[in-house]
Amino acid sequence: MAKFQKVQGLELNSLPKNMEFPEVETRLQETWAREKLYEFDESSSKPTFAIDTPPPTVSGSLHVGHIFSYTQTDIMARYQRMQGKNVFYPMGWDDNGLPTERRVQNYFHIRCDANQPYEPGLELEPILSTMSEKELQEKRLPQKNLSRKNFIEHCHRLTVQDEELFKKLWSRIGLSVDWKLEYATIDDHSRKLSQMSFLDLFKKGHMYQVQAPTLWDCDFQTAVAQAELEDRELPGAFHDIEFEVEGGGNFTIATTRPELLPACVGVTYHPADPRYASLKGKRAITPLFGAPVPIFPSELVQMDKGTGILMVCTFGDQTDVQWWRENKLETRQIIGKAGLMIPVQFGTKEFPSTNPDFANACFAKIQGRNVKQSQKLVVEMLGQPGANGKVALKAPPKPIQHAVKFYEKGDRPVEFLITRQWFARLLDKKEKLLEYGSKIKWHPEFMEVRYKNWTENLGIDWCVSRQRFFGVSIPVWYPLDDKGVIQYDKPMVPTVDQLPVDPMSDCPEGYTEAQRNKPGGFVGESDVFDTWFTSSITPQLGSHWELNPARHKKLFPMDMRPQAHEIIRTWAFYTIAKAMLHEEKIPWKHIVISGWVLDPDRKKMSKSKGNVVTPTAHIDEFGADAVRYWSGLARYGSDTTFDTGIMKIGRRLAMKIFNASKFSLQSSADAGDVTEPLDLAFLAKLRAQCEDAAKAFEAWEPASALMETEKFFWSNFTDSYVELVKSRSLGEKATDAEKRAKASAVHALRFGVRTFLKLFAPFLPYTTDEAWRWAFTDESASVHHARYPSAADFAGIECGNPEIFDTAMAAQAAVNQQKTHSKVSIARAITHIKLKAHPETIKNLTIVKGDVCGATKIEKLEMVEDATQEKNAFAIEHIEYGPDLKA
RNA sequence: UGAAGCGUAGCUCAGUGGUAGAGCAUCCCCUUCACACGGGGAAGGUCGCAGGUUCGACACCUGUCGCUUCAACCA
Repeated sequence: MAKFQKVQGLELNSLPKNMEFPEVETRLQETWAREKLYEFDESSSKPTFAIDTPPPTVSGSLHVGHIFSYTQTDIMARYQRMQGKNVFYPMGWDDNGLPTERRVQNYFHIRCDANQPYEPGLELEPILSTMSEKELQEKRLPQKNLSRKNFIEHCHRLTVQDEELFKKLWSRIGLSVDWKLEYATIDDHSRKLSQMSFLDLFKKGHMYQVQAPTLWDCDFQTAVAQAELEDRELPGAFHDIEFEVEGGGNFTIATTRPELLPACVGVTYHPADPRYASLKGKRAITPLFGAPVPIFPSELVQMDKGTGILMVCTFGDQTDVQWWRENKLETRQIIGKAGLMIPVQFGTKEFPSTNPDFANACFAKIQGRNVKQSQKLVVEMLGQPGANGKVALKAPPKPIQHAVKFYEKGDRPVEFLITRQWFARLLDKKEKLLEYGSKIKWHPEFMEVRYKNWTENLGIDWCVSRQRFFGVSIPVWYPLDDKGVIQYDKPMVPTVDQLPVDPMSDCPEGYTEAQRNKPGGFVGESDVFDTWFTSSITPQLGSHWELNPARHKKLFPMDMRPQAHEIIRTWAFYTIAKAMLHEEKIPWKHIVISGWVLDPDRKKMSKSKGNVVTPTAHIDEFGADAVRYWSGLARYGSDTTFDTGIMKIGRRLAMKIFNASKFSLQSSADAGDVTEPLDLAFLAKLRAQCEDAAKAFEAWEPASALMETEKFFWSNFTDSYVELVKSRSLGEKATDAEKRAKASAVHALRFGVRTFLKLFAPFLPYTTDEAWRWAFTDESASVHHARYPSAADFAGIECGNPEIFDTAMAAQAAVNQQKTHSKVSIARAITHIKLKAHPETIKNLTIVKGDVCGATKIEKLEMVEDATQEKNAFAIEHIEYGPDLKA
């Protein structure tokens, strides 16, 4: 009976008439912080529930999508806490990487220039505070160039500011994160562990460095990974271009990238294609540039596409890279890192030509131009007679719509450039990656196919180096030989205790700073890691990995990874890969994929579309609990329409909980033993509801726990039970029997409220804790530390027959319906009513007759048995109303 | 081109091999002693379409259409 305590009533007048959301939210936030409600206890032996919270990119803009998915995670965290778990719920900030750099560049109107000297103490004012973005664009002010160090300092300044904004929002929406576990992906701890991760993979032979064709973004001037690419449909055109064959003859290739003609290193066709079989082993001569290139067959060619024969360039796309590699073709790189045509000389060994003067004259026209301009110029030239006097362009370009690969944050298509990059070897581990993926429980299950799809189709190892500034340094130095040539094949790495290091300012062991960049000395690696290299160890950032083995053991693998579905191929994939490579473990037991928030037109909300809804106004309008309600109703993985209508309902629910609590706790009565049949029947139904709700949570379906609980609360409790026992539970009672019956109702009402507050606590933490603290602190100071309701709470109570309750509800509804039909007030007394019903229903109704009559103001109830009636159906044979008191 | 999810009332969404569900919106009624930020009621659907399995299908199977997404193709 311990849990089934009787509580004292309250003075109703001492409570506010309605829930004042802003006041309660502010007050409880302070209370929770003061009581350290959500702190993880590292020394506790309780079972843990560890959450690998997504560190949001601190971009300075907040939108409802943030609230939506983070609230869903918080709901699970609160449930687990109420199950007695030691919840590990950190918050990190992803402030390392390109998005941050870009925001800092715009915010201060600066750019990083590694050649600038450091200016100590430089603190620029944000440019946008003095002029609008439009003004800034119109004035075309030059960006200020900052040294790498000054630039990074400004990144830190802005991220700290942006993080405060997020923190405020998280607190408002009631996330129960432990702020002592706050981290940033750029802080020393994260940098240290990222570099440790590199060292571990390096030692295990999973990291390699290579000078090879790599995906390159010309705007950001950095390498990017396959996972960061996206397709965009663009207009393009097929150009039919005639090549001559050495020793006579010709053929026509089709290409969408004529500007790469100077970079042509081969021609290929399908081996089964009779049209071109005779070309095998011959060489073709490119138009304009006169380069002799080998002609070879390849299964990869589609006969029915274009003309069935095509030119291979270094490099137009990934297939070019494959042909280049497999056929050991020459390398003719013409596009530079900035996306402009670099100077090349025809008539050399590298760029052979049958007519160097003509070739160089042609190339001179495009040198220094970008890809788009070059394409136009090359097409123009192809339309003129070439060195052989013939026009190579055989037909006007045929426009097509085709998918082009872009870096997801870039504005120009990616190019393949030969650069030196660090890679993590993953292609040879696909099967194991798939196996590890299937050891994890995916919610919803079907999301695993996205992981499978991606893993199976992986085509390039993970390029982890980025030519950027605000990131975690790759902890490597390279020796310089006597002539000052960098020995890339002899990388020097630090020891773990030296970490974190910045190779651009720290020295490798055995060298002095004076030897930097000197022959016989060393150079530091200037590249930083892909941000995912750090994000992929968020579980280890929390568990501290090898820095604290006991803590790591306690927390790793974590229990839950919440995340969005568009980053399954990046964040989820890389995290699984890292845990596998480091420790042959899965990083978490469950991965929960949240859906997107769609605007009312069912489009994904995104900053670029400009349809983003800012969350704070809605919290102001409906209250945090109401916004949480909207998030809590959405099932994992399903996209959800932004709908303030749902928030309105959430607010109404919160209000109802508040008022029902107030009513049930009013001071006019003391609680006694629950003895009345209706009360016992209600408790039986409530017990079943508690079990169902917990079952839904355990099945990772919190939305259905909320839906079911709400439905039950509304229909069985406030609309029925409360009304049925209202007259019995209020007022002075004369006889002992009446007093006992009253005390029974009062107790059941209060126990009901206690239970509902716990059931709703994960979803509506403010309203429930506010009401909880009026009366139930005997159980725990906060509802958020109470145990989630279970059948155990009902131990010692002989719960009644739930059918009795259903009969009472049905009778109440039938009478109300009749009153409404007769257009009389629900409060109108009924002097005499004759009900016809099934004998069993009559039997049940007899048991709860007093309560039903009390709720419906029946003075004289007559019951007639009729076996033809369905159970719990009532036919009203006769009804007489009392006088209309209003009249 | 392949795969996945979705398609149920005007809207947002539940749902189960056995008579179609909720809330919102609409309409009507009721100022009732926790709550008018309330209460009671009514109306509203061939469950995308077509076949099949079954005594019975909104549910299971096959096909098909539409929307969304993921992936492949990218010469």
